[in-house]
Amino acid sequence: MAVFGLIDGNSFYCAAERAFAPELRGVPLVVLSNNDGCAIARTAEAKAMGIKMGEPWHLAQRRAECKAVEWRSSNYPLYGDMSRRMYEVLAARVPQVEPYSIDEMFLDLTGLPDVERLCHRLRDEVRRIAKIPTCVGIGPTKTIAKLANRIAKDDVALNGVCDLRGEADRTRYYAELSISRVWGIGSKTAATLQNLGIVSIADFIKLAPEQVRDVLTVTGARVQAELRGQSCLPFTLMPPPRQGIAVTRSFGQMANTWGQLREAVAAFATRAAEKLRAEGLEAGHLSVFAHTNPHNGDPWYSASRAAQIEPTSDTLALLSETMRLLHACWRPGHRYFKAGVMLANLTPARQQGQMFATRDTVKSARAMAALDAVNARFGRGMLRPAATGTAMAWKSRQAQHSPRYTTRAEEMLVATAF
DNA sequence: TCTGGGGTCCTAGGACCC
DNA sequence: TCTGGGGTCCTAGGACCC
Repeated sequence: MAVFGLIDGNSFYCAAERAFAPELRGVPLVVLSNNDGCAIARTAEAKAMGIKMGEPWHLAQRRAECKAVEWRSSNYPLYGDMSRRMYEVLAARVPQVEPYSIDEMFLDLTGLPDVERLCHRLRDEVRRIAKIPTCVGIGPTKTIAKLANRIAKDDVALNGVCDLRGEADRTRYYAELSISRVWGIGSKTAATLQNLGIVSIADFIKLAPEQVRDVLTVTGARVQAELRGQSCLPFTLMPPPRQGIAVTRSFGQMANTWGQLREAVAAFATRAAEKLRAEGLEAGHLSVFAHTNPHNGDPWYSASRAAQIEPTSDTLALLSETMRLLHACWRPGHRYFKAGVMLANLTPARQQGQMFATRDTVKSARAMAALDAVNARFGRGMLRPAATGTAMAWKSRQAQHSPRYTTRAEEMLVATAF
């Protein structure tokens, strides 16, 4: 029988901030989304003060009890690096680790002796070496391991590890727990099920599989099979190649003019092209969108345009197509609040020197390699297309950004954690 | 004037996840 | 004054073809 583990960092972004800032330990702390907009990670102390996931920070801050809460702007290079450290601790100790998200990894524990004790040990070592507190769920399927992980987070008496390999344990929890706690069941699906009188996990697994398929399609049927202990989501060593690259932002200041919107979206296209090249890919489909603020009472306007393109990773080629599409979206008189560029139909980049490579594609590859080399050496954005401008009024607000302790030598002031 | 069924490809949109 | 930024998968429906 397969045995899956799921290890998940507790308040991961907050833990990463705390790893290098001892003064943040034991105090309520939140990490905010890109524009310092919403709380996206909260420590236990902050949760106890009633701060909700995704809550607009400017609203929370009005409450008297939240005045004392420490907060940080999000620092993704730091979190990515902490995630890598967590992975390395695990990969050295179990045969197979499958990263699922920045703070979660599935472990293949099949055939290993004394799994529960092993998981306690892994948890201790991730905390000691990578400075990340975690919880671990164990089960015969990924969905059950995810559920066990949630139970371990909620019940401190379990000491961070919950083992749901035993059918009797599952039966007990299934009767108590709402179906909405299950991975893959969101609010809409939970509401649909509630209308059918299905509330607990126990109710759900009793349904006939054909009925589940009718109501919730194949994805719902898969969730049910997994909860019944039948594994449908295998352990994957190589993550499937990614299908799309998106660079989207809400703006620090509204874009009112064509020039402002153009500069922002040009910068997004430039960044998207960099990501594409960093992964050795080319894009055959490009889409662009822009819209106004749905929250502030402005008239709602939203437009998008998409096009198939000759596969490329050339910044200038992507930029000119992006500008053409953006211009078709543009209507004067609106205050644009958010925009983005999305690349799809990703394929491995064709090698230069290939049979059909034209002089132009060779020239483009050389120019892009030089561009990337300069930016790697002197910092992102050192060399960039003129269309991205110099004003950068669209840039997000990030008022309390912690230093990039682990990835920028000049910002590595005092690394207390390692 | 009567009048088909089945396949593919593409896109938009919904739902979910972290 | 201030409300995230990525991703995935699935389905329905239209266009087109034979």
